[in-house]
Amino acid sequence: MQILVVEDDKRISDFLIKGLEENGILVTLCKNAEDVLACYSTIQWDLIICDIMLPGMDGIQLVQTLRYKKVFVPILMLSALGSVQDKVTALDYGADDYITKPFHFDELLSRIKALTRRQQYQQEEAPTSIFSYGELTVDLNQYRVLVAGQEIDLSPKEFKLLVYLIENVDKTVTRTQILNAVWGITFDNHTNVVDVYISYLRNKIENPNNKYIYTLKGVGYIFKT
Amino acid sequence: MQILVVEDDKRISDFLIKGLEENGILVTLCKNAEDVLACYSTIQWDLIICDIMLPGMDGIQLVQTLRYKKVFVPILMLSALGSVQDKVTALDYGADDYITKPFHFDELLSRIKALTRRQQYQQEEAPTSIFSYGELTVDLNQYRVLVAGQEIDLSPKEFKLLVYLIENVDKTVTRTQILNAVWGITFDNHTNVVDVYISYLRNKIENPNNKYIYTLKGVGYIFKT
DNA sequence: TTGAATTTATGCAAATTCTCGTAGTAGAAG
DNA sequence: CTTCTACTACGAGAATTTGCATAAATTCAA
Repeated sequence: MQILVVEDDKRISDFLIKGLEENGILVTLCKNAEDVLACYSTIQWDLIICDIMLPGMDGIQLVQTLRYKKVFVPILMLSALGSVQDKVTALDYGADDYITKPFHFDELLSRIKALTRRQQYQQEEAPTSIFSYGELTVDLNQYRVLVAGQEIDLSPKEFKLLVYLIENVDKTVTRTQILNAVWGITFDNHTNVVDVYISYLRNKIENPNNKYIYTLKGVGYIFKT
Repeated sequence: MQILVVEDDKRISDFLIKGLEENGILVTLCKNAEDVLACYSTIQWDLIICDIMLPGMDGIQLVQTLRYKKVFVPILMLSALGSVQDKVTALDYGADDYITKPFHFDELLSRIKALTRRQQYQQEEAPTSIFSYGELTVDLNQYRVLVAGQEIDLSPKEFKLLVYLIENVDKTVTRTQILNAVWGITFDNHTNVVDVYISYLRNKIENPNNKYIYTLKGVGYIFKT
């Protein structure tokens, strides 16, 4: 496992590097956001641990920039600020988790585990990056969707939802599972975003002769082949 | 697995209950510490998930009291506050773990797994997801039921009831057991829903030559092979 | 600002759940 | 065998929930 640590405070980075390496993790260190942007394309990390307070471009801006550049590695934010607002902002901008300093190293490890588990799972489950069924073709790497040979435009959320359904072909997935997997952190289960996005997807990829997504009333949805 | 959730915020408790139940966990809800103390001796839980902020007695006091009363069930604290002090206090007073809101549901599940590892926690992908007997075939993953090769529609409750009966093939189950497992109702003997749903099921899956569900007068029902 | 993406709100039709009431049944007691 | 009683079956319909389309509101990047 290879992790990038973005941290300018030497005391903290030393602490992190020592702890992580003792757990068999390879660590790269960048002291500011600019360094990360200069080299992000050369190395494939499994996880990025990033302080929010950085000299120059701050951590949240960095996350935003990386996501914009289609870097989807899990990112764990690190901050001395414990306010919920920061947490929410960071998560909104594309971070996957958040931990406040100081913290138990055990907790950090368990969060790292949690964040990289899905990744590994996906790698095991989806060795092929192209999924095809009926008139539908989805290129998971290139972010492209073809319907009957015609390329169609999906918004990021629509794409993520489709990918999740495809990862669970022929298995029922509940709205809660979809919310967890596609929307991430939330306590709001009085929302119908899932329904709405299922509807968007259906409009874009289905037609009367080619249906993929079936509703199981009172349960959830299933992508059937 | 049976978990007690102590949480006064309905949105959060709804979210927790839904997510946990979808992972095959039985959930009891208490809205305050006092309710827990009133009934902790009657039910044996495998884990307690407890919010710190509660009306009246708070979560930390509750943990302290339970430990004083020699209740050693693992306790996972839940809080919006990210301060280290709270975390340390909670752990000092006898909690086993701590998670701050909001969180990834995956992380909660993995912590639950960690805390209950001693007990058997069999939530690994059910290897046999298809049950078949006589003309009846039930696919638990795809939520499909076939009778003599013909797919039939079951409502969620009907399906859940059927699954419960199948899980207890050749074993008598009482109405109370069914109520607990399928409806989650604990104290209500003034309803005949079970009878009604047994009737629905029989109409949908049985015919004069293929009977599966037998009534044991004064006792309950049994799915016989 | 605009326009696209996302989220929230709302209304309706259809499905589901559940209560009630009545009819029926099995088995014990006479 | 008949009667009685506790138990069971199930139709009818009310109450609730659900799925989904539509539209409005909000967010966010350019």
